[in-house]
Amino acid sequence: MVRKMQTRTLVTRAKLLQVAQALVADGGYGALRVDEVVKEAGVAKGTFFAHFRDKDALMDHLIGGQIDLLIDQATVHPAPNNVDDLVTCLTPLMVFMTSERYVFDIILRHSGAAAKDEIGAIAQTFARQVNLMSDWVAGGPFRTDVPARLLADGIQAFLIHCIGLQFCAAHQGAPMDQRLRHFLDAWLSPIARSP
Amino acid sequence: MVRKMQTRTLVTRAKLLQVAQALVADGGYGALRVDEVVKEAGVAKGTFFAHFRDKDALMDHLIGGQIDLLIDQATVHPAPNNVDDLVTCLTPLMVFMTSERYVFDIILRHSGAAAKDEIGAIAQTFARQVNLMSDWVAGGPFRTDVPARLLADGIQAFLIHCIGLQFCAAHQGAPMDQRLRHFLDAWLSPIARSP
DNA sequence: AATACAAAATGACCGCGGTCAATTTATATT
DNA sequence: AATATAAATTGACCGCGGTCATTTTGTATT
Repeated sequence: MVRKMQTRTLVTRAKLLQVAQALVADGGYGALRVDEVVKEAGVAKGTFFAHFRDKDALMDHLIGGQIDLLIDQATVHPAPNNVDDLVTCLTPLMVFMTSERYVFDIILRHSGAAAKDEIGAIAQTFARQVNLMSDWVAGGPFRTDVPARLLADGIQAFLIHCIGLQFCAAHQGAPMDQRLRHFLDAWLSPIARSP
Repeated sequence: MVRKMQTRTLVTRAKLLQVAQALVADGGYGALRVDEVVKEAGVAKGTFFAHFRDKDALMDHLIGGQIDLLIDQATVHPAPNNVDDLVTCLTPLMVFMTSERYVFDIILRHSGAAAKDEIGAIAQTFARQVNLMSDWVAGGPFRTDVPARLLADGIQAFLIHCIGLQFCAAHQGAPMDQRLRHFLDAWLSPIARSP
């Protein structure tokens, strides 16, 4: 028999999320400890794992939510009509993704879900992001010889690549946004090349 | 005063690596346990961490060594003179990198070292790979309007992107090599585009 | 109101990576 | 050969994520 969800379930879950967000607010994502969350929330450890598959699932929720907010803002922006504008539109996302190495690791690990039924918040934001960028490149003065969707996928690949290089000692000559601009100039430019 | 390295240091390290490799051989990278390595090697746990900063450092060594072998083989290949050949040359690397999700995670985490003095085996293989691919694209019938080095960097970005998608339920329509070919066709083709 | 049962919560316990003060072993000095 | 000292090794211990048999709590049925 199926019983309806109890009120306390929602209350407990909300309490866990609220406490987790507060702990992240002062200390960052990397310093978050499950033990501390349950202590502050006043529940047992097992309860946490009844609400979240594992710690990563909580992180996926928190970080995914944050990315969603940033994409909301990007959606409001007018569509960029050159590479510079495009990079500007993506900057808030880049800033957040580079805020902590741990955050970037979580994002990488959750950017693609291994099973259809476990596609989480971050994976969904990646899909949103590609859709948005696909609209952008379709409307702007960019190359049209390949599908906008492929261009958008490529932008995402370059974005992740540049963020990764940001954490790399060997590549810290140029700032991240400038490096991204180089890639996007070469990737999106409609100017004819010499054969 | 600086004393020369003792023989037993090398012996212990060799034993640890040999045991680790044997354990990986049957069980894979993801199932490797430090406890098991030290037990089989007949040393204390602390000894392990006197030889490797952490478990990841051992993984970096093992996986980096494997990638080096694959790049050695790729170097012997004649340089590819079209995108299809290029993808073929990269296939062994892709196969290894997708052999275990854990392996890919380690590679991502070590592809760029956070500090110059801790650039590890995997980070070095990435540099090798870019150099090799840079030579390839410089010699082949590919676009020449951007530096070969940038093209090579881009190929690596697409490579990682496609491997990541491989572990993603939402994108398992097309096989990995075919998806990579789409990206590289659009990235490397010298054919003039309509403005 | 008493009973039955599923959902939720509990906390002792485990696995495993990593630490460090103490101990042993090798090498240089007298 | 005896002594001093640096290098190498040891293993008990810790932090922290995650598990699961047991208990508690809410809800539907009689």
